[in-house]
Amino acid sequence: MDLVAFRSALLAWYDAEARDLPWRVRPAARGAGVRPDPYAVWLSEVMLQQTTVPHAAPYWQAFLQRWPTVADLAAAEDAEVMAAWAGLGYYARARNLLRCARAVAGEHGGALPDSYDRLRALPGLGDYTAAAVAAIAFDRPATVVDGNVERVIARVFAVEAPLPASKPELKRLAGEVTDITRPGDWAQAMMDLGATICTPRAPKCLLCPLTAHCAARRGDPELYPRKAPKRERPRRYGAVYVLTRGGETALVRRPGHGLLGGMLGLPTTEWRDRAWSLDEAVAVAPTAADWRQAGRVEHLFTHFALSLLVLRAEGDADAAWTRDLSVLPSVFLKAARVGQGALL
DNA sequence: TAACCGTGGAC
DNA sequence: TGTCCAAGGTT
Repeated sequence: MDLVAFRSALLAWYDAEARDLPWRVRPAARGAGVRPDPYAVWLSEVMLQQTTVPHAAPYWQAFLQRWPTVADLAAAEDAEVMAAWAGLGYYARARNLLRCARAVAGEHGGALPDSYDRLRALPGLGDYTAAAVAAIAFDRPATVVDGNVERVIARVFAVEAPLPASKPELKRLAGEVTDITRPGDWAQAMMDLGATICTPRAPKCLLCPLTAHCAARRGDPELYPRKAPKRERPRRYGAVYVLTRGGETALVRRPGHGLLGGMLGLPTTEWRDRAWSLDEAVAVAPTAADWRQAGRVEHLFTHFALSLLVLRAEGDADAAWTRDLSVLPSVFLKAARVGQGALL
């Protein structure tokens, strides 16, 4: 491996081909001394965890507009932030985002720390995000390894060990090739390459600046990174209750941890491994009413599939009543629409 | 360590 | 319809 040629090839590609992302300071501007807002970088990195750019981008814009600084976010109400996160998924990120903002406001004078170690100690910043913020926001040397980097490195070195056991080896190799003269650009270049050229399927090797250095190209790059087989996804069953009072819908606040923790949701039964009959669901309904079956909703979570029986009734109960269903996680939004007869 | 934790788009 | 997967973190 010719490290000098490898590094200059990737950075030259990035200088020419860097994508225009809303939170990005492009390499030319960065070279001219422009520095990104660390708060904006941190927010983007958290939102992008296991989330695509098109999905995260509008949330990032909305958060920055509504809470322009860490102090603004730290002062926000929990319910407001959770509602603004609704639909983005992995809601522990939003809970940790608030915890982190309040820690920064209270213990760091309102400014994100600029070292990996202190960033890593904050809620919601793991190895990847702490390294990414250190590199991108502060241009600190750091080994930034996300799924893109793992794939690029696994291919360049034709790593035969399967993920996730190979993570330490991939990180070690990523650290060895990292260019520490332009940490922020290097991190983004590796990730951009993985996102646009060295893709999981049908990688565009003919356009890749690293082909001369890539061991996997002697065979089929798509075989890398090798992966351990996954567990199969079980199915669970529940019933949800769409109780309306005029144009309002009854919602409940979910417990502050676990699945959809801290979010508003529809009242629901336990989610078990056996289907619910209509009679069973009526028997445990949150309030006595003329419950009718409105339909069924299928939803896929990461580690199980959910089949929901949707019951609907008009009535009253002790609940949070709202007309704004955009505060709901997607699974409940789907059920609420079925319950209200908007069958689409 | 492995399980848990969302969502929507691509194929 | 099924499968994979995306700038992962926490427990």
